[in-house]
Amino acid sequence: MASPSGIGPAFHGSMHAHDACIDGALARAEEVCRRRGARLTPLRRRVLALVWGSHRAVKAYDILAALGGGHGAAKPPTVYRALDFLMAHGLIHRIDSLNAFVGCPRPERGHSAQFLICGGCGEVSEMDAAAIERAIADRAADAGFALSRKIVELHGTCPQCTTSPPGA
Amino acid sequence: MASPSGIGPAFHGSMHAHDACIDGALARAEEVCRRRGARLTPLRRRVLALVWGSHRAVKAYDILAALGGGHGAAKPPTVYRALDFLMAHGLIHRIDSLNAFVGCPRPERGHSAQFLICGGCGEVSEMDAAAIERAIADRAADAGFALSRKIVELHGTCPQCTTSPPGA
DNA sequence: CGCGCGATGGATATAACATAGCATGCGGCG
DNA sequence: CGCCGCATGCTATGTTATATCCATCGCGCG
Repeated sequence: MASPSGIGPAFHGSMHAHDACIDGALARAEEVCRRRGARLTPLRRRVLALVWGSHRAVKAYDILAALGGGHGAAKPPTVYRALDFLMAHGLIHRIDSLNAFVGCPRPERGHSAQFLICGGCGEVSEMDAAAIERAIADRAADAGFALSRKIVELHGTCPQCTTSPPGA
Repeated sequence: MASPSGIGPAFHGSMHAHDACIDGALARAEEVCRRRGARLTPLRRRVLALVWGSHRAVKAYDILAALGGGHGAAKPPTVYRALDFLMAHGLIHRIDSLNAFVGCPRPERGHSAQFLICGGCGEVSEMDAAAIERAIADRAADAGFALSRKIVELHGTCPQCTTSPPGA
């Protein structure tokens, strides 16, 4: 499953050598962890690579299966712990509306993000739009509400799928 | 667990006669269903009332328990079907980041909303902020992305809990 | 009346998602 | 060595959601 090729790439960039995305993400993760004194162990590295296996959101149990959930292999807590670590260090994001996880393209920055989620190809694109952030901050301030976590998940159809739907 | 009273009200309004909220919500729901020819059956009405039992987001299995999940009573599909109906008619919203449901204060309007979710008292407040909507629409348009569902769930602390935390 | 039909919801089972609690192994350090 | 802290593994369980099938009810109609 999760065949590395074959799925129409889309949206964040079209045809691309996806290995470069994975390698780049791993390199950035190494760097982030090195600076913080956090340990990017082989397991965590492997889970991160699996999350980066596509530009879609990946489910915890798919990662589990990819690790070899069958006979002598990983159990749910293993995967969730690795995911928790990666989230704690900003290397991945959780997409609550999908119960799934996606790699963060800019883990260096402690940013809060908005996600565009294509219902056609499943691809997730991360934005950091100042205008959205500002509008949210303003309205929260109006309400006297102290923000901690801002979840913005926008479902719809990406440009590629609008022009050439995957199903046809 | 889910004691019907006793929790400090907050945020959307302070001390209030909550029965009036429930009654009002039920009346609005009757009206909405009447206009559409949808049937607000006793079960659906009961589930709606339970969702409106507080201004917090309510979990499906808490509703199940309140219906009498014990011996001769409701099963999960019963509750989820009722919740699906209520969502389809805009009478409640699902809060994805909580896996829970909250009553919609203005079911007449086919609005898309933003939610302020207090981590102190658990209360959820619904907004419909044009500035946020606009910023999101603009940025999606920039990306050539056709929006369908917009999820904005803002976690933090409400004014009441900021001034007098519930734990103390 | 007796029939078919669609809507509703009950029953059983299972799938999908997530965490608790405890055991093990390994490396650093006094 | 003895201890500690961290990462991982294991068993078990808790929580959330859906699939499938079937019983029932109200209703229109011949």
